[in-house]
Amino acid sequence: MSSRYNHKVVEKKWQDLWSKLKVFETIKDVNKKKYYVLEMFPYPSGKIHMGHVRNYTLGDVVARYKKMKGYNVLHPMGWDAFGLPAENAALVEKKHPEKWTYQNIKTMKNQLLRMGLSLDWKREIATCHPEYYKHEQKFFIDMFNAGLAYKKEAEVNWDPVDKTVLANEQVIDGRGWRSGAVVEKKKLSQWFLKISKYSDELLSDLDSLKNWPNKVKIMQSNWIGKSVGSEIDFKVSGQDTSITVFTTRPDTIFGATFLAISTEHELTKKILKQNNDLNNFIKECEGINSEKIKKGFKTNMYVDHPFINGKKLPIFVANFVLQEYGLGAIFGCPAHDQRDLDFANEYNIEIIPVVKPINIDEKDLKITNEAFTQDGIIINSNFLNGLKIEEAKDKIIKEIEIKNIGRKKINFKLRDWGVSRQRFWGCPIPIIYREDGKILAVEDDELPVKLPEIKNFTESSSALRNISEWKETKCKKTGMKAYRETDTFDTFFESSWYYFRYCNSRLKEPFERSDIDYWLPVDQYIGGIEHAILHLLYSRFFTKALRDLNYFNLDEPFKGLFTQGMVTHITYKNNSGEWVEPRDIERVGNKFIDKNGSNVETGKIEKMSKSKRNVVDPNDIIDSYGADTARWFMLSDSPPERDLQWTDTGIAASYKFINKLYELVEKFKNYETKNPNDSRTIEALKKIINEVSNTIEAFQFNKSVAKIYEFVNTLSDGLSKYRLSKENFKWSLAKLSLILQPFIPHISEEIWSNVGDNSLCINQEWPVEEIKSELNLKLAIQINGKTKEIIEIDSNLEKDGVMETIKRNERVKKNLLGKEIVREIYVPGKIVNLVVK
RNA sequence: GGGAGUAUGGCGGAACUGGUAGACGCGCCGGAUUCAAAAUCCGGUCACUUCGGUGGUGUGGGUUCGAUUCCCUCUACUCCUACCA
Repeated sequence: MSSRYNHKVVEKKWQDLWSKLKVFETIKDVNKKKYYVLEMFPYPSGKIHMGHVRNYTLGDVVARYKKMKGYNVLHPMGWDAFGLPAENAALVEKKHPEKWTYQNIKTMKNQLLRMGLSLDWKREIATCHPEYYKHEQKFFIDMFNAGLAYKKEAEVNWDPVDKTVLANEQVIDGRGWRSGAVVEKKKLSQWFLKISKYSDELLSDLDSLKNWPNKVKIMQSNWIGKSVGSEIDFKVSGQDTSITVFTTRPDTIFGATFLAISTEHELTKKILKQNNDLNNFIKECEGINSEKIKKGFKTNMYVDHPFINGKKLPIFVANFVLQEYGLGAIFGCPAHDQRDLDFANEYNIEIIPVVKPINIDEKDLKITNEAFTQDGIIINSNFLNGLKIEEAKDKIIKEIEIKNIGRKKINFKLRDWGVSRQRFWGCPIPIIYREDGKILAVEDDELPVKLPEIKNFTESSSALRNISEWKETKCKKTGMKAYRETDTFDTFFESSWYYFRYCNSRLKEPFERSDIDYWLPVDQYIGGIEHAILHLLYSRFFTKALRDLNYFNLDEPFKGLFTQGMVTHITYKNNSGEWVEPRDIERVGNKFIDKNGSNVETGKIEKMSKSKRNVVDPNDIIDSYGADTARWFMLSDSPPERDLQWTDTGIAASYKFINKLYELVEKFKNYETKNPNDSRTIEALKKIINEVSNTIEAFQFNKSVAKIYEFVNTLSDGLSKYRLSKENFKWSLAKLSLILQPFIPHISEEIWSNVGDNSLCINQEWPVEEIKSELNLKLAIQINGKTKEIIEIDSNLEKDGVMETIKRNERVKKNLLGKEIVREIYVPGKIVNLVVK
């Protein structure tokens, strides 16, 4: 594609000028209203991908728009720089992971600079820098002292090949994501943060997040998983002990016919000591999917039913009872729980219905293979009979509490956050273990605990536990020998507070309270939906924890959240079933061929990924078409929250548009038409300008793009059909450059420099146009709800006048021929509907 | 199993609180320009039609003067989550 517009020169020119004039460097100004725009910071993996381009383009539109609207905009960027890929790369290159990381940061920063983003680079951070992570070590110590961080044995996902713990999300179908080895469960002593303390607050505060997508709030709410029920103690028959269960259906207590405990329950452990059969049973269970096959081991123990004298329930050890949820013990009511029913049928356990559907007679109620779990009326339940489920729950809980055999109880699915990772490239956990067995926080003045310098990075140096000179230390106070904690933090630790650090990223302290008061919360946070739970929940927790540690007074970090869709691309497969990269594809008629000339089949449209080989490199696009073209395409067509399909024709269209804008400026330079006014065009343009504002406010940038096309089309028509005056042409171009500024800022400045003053376009005020009320209104005329005619009428006409005008219209007359008007509906400015018979 | 969402031309998608369905872009068709092509520019483009109209927003129904929009039914697809007692 040829063009006269040299994007390379023009884009570089404006980027340099913005930088030279420090246009995007922000200073706190309490007299100015602030706006904090933040996009999720990238992991420095090597180069940016289209997902980044989309994410940062969206954020840049908001940042530039808000700046022009007069806000003091904070729009920072940084690097989520700790993580496993750096270690893997370091092993290959035998260099410190730091080298690889900083190299990538350099490359990616250059790429971001070429996109022309309105970022304040003065605030840039890299989380692997000791001046960054020392603060989170301090936070951790504060949490430790406040009882918010603690250590306990926990089961982890252990990759036997990579010899490391994996996070849950790194285990795919039971195998390590990198090694492919079957992941083992292993008990390790781990550090935890007490996020569960905030379960209730994390849940209820979701309501206050009005500018969050509902979807994300529902996901978090499900994850937190609050359920209201009760605990009930069952006395073990003939013994002094009892087993406590958690249930959300205490109303079905009279239908209880067995009790089941998990394979890891304390009682199970006790029985295990004497019973080898149970041991065999547990081993047997390991290979079984308990969701499909329910297995149980009948112990010779029973519990007494708390409300039926003399009734005893057998105790089973069952594979479907989870130790992690509730108390690892349940009472089984087969009639009203599918799992219990499946289990009961397998082991011939009695089934007693205690809830009946409202419109079915008790006699006709049969439960065989399907449990009844809906609303109904209680039966077979002594003093609960005749009550509705909710009433029965209240009553039975009262009884339980009176008898002192249980209590109302709220349970959460949310578990405490395990933050220990057996990795090198992470933030060291600032703890020492003294030889006398004491676990101590590292003293403040010894922070940061830095990672060791390693010249030759090998497998053995890739874990801190192997580096004895680093590991061995002394307790400063007592002089006793000690060794350091060799685990590092989960990298979600760094991303849980980076948005605070941006307030003043070079400060000696983590931040200044007055800065937090001014800048936070983030007004608009933008990122992928994949962080809906983990990152966003951890950040919310961190904010609340730091608040309680008196760092500031803030409940929620992100006031507005926007989750963008993915960038997708069609996939191609050759005859051998291998994926083929788009750049190796050629189109011949309706068919596609690869480099070797063989046919290629098109497959599904999928998220751009290396494995599917359907990736388009932003670098190539910016080289050939420029940043404005890439940005414009990212914003066109698809609503930001939906997936965006990458197409070559789409990028070509964007390129065409950028060139058209340039040609418009060239045209202006030589434009000499002297015909004066065409108010019709100018009025139309003013209307469009306001519509662009509305669509930006609503985060519907695809519509902004459509409106801008309309602007240019209207302007072109104004020039060719109505011979717009040069002054009006100039006015139009100036306005155009303003509304283009958030989207494609380089060409916007270029236009402005030809028609505006000497200042920068980005420093102008966003245009707000006054619309003249139109003299003539378009009115649609419907007969029986079907539009027959559109006419223009004087906007001052009253209903009667309007009706008269309409009835004089030829088409309307024709349609009314031989009919009788039954009703006349008039919606001013919109329609007239004549109902006829 | 549970939860959330989506469905409009050949394609991506518009249509404000119910009021002109298909804006805008792509693609396609025709024309101009060109030795020719690319690029560019202009015009057309939901379907059927006897050129009067008629039908049309996944399916079937309902509310209404009027439904892409609200309510119910069904279907298809996407995403999340998963023994949570």
